[in-house]
Amino acid sequence: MSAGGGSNHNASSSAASQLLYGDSNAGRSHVSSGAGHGQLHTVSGQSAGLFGNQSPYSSLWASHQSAIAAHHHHHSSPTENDWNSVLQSGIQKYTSSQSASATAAADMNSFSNAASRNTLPPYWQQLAASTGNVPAFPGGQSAVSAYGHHHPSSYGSSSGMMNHQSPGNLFSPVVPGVSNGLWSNDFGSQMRRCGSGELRSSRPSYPSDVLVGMDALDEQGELPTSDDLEQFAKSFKQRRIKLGYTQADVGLALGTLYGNVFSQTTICRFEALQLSFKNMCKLRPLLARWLEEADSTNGSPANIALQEKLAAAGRKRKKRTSIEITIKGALENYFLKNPKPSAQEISGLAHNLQLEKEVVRVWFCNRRQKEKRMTPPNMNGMGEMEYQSASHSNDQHNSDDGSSFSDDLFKCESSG
DNA sequence: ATGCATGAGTG
DNA sequence: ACTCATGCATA
Repeated sequence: MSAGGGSNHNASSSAASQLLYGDSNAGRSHVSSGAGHGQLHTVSGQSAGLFGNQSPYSSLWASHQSAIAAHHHHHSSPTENDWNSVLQSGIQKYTSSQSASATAAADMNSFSNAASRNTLPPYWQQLAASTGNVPAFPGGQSAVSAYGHHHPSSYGSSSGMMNHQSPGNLFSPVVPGVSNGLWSNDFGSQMRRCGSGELRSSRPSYPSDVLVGMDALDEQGELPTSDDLEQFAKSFKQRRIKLGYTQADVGLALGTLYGNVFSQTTICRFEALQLSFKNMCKLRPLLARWLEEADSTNGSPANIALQEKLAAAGRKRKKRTSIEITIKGALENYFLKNPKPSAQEISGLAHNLQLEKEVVRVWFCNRRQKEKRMTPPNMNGMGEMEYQSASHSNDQHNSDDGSSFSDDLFKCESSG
């Protein structure tokens, strides 16, 4: 690291944002089960129009759609599991067995005519079209020096860690204690990891030796196609498991290899293609390299350097708010009509839903982000998917009783 | 596996 | 105040 600069910035401000919280939400939020999810809603017309591209993705969407439908049918008291089960099964089918794609496809056929499916990855296409280049990966630059604890040479395998399910995350000093206004767990003691900033700002003509070293991969100037990524992710996961590594292991290994540690979450999302196209592109080379290393180093076990948690400033992370399913439904409905509510609208919504404004704001941010993700595609090839209805205006298919309560929310009194 | 969250970068 | 990459915490 030295060639190509390395903008290293520090994260150490935002006390302001913390003030926004205070405490609240303590009372009403309780842990609910499952995970509400729903990638309903098609891509907005404009963006879809830019790339009249067909996308191989859709099966999951169908699942989502059905989930939504189910939701509307018995909105009386839909548990998150109701939603999730449908979605989950869809994902499960996809991730666990290819052959199941047929089933998934079948599932979706019942909805395909609903015409709300659309070409999914407009963002991808957009990126591909505009960038036309693979974003350079940050290599082990700034991040490395930040916590120079790794030995690039001994990234090692984990013969001893074979076949163990990671009991959670390998680095997380969780302390579910405090809760009176202050957030618990120390989240400042995390080791330095790569952040979006490094990806964006560091534009070092990437070390050719690394890329060149990647035999099977030669996307020097080519942007991998979604199929490439999909295929890679698939085989990656397979080989990873074969080698006996957990997602968390890989995350750590990447740290020893490049100095950038990744969490189990990220690896998981990569394998499930739940990252943005750009992000997938950035990670692929790293994972490809790791795989290579893992394969070759297989026989000679070294040992994964255990990253130490640096002591740290007692930065606290806000306790995760658990939004009730009904509330979530309301947000979801609102999102369909307006995915980008103004501050005023957010305030109104927050008020009506009795949520903190910040929580609502974040929810929308996350919801939007989710929409841009690469949804696990279905191994097309089945046939159809020749449609691309980018229609859908501001109104959607929820005409049944399901939106009774949420309707009130739409008239949120703008009071800021 | 994923919901809610943080923070850098950007406008 | 938003986007994007990323992850803790939890289902």
